[in-house]
Amino acid sequence: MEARIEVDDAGRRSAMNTCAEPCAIERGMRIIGGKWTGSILWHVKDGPVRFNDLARMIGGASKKMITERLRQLTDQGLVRREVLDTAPITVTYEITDFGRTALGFLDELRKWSEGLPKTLAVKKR
Amino acid sequence: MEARIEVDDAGRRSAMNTCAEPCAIERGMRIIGGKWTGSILWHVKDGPVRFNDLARMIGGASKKMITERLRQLTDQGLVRREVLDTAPITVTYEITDFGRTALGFLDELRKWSEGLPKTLAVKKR
DNA sequence: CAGAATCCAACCGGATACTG
DNA sequence: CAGTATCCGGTTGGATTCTG
Repeated sequence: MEARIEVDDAGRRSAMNTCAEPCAIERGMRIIGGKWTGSILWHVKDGPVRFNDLARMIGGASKKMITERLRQLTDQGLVRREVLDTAPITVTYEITDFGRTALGFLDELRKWSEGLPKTLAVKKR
Repeated sequence: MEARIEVDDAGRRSAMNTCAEPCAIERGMRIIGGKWTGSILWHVKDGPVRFNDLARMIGGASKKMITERLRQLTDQGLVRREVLDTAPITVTYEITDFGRTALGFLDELRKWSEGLPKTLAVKKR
């Protein structure tokens, strides 16, 4: 992103030096771009949700994935985990204020992809 | 995304049915969330860029990756490839109008992750 | 209920060498 | 220059089984 760019007379651009390794866009993607990460954050955005409910909501994702991504999200402070001392135990997940700062982007993305033609070739992953 | 949700008296939400498999957010991520995909689109957004320059700009990505992601992006119509009949051959890549529709949230993402604390644990991915 | 543990095939992606 | 081809170790993530 910080590469110094030159524009030649034909309008083409060339790099004079290298982009600082992980550009902001790339760094961001590593945080919320993981498989299911965005969906999970989206589903805990308006209130606490229980683990198994989340798993049901996301459907395509295995419990292993849900667990893994939730841990990431809580470690990073985007989601808060709460254990309720019921019997059997209840665990809920909810977005944090910090996590909320990512919702703008996610909503833009959501709107964008909802408007996409179904014919668009989507990579299997 | 379309799951019918119930809220109990404690404010917790539970799923009544399953989210249609690939939610919009997930679908979008599959298109633009691939490793280096966002960065590449970002770097061709204001003018044609040559292949090797792109490779230099992105730095961390191998030519193989650049090639692969560029093909995806052109296949999906987000980027236009142009071959100039020079010697040696010159190939440039440039964002299309359709690709431009993704810049909104990419910029959101960029701004978001630029404001992130460096201490944030980022998955190696 | 909310996970942890294990297994394993599939894919990903870097390195390297080669080509028109 | 702009890729392609091949190799190959590492990671991913689904399926399944087990646990407090």
